[in-house]
Amino acid sequence: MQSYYKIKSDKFFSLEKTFNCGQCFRFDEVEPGCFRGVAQGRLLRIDQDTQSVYFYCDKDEYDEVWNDYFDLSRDYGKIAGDLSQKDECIREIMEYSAGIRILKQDPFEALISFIISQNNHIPRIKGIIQRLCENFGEEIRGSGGEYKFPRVEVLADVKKEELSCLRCGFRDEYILDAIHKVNCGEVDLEAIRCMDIAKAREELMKIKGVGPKVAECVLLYGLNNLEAFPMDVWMKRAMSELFPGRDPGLFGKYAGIAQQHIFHYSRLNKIKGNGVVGSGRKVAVKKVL
DNA sequence: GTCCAGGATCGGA
DNA sequence: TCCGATCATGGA
Repeated sequence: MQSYYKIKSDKFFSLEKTFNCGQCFRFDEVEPGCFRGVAQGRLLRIDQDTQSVYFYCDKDEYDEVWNDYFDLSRDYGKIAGDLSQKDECIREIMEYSAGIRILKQDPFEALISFIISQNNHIPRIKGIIQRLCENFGEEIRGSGGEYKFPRVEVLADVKKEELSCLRCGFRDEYILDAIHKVNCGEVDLEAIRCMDIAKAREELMKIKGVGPKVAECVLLYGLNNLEAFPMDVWMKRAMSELFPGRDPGLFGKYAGIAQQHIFHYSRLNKIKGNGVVGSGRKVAVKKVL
């Protein structure tokens, strides 16, 4: 049995919510409370029970890699408290969805993943990314057939025909444009990390197939810009239903964290917008089992 | 068999 | 500037 490094479980770190809120595509629940996936070029198994979270790695790896990947040095309790001051509805949602953390994913991986995500289902997104990794990524030593997400340099000379194995449909040209512009430096992801958010959006949308939604996802999930606020159909419904007349500015510099909690809430509660569920923000946050 | 997906692009009003 | 058709694929 492989050894683990464990930390204390608390309400602001839920593996189930963190992995199943649509921000990442390479972790799967292999049995209840037990997850396995690839990130940061490594294979990780991670389990959680009421007492602890178990990272199946040594303490050095936890300190160097996973503490940062799961953003565990940030005080999500304090952020939830600050957001709760702004509005009663967001207070209830932060409580309901507590446990989500914004993962610090690789920016290039996030870029390609969310290009693939457009007009697509999550199970199929996962399949396409899996095929991308198996066909172009490096195998992780001793993993028994797990592959890293391919680096941009490796993909630089890939031709359109070679992407047919992904079966990603019309997105192949978008992927090729992203590879090209990142590889040649026309779009510099690390430089974008330091830009103000308006300029960062503009830079990302130079890539064909990257519109407002995908750009926002890359900023939030790949560049840890917590002000980014991906606005998809679910979030549009949720905003009109729960925060009528308001915009993401309501949530300030941690809008992205609020967004992820609202998204999780609205999907589990099937918020339809336009009063289909309840009749506006007077409706209390609905609980589901 | 039909619907639709964490959208973006394109062309025509 | 706005709006709808279209894009390729396959899970539900």
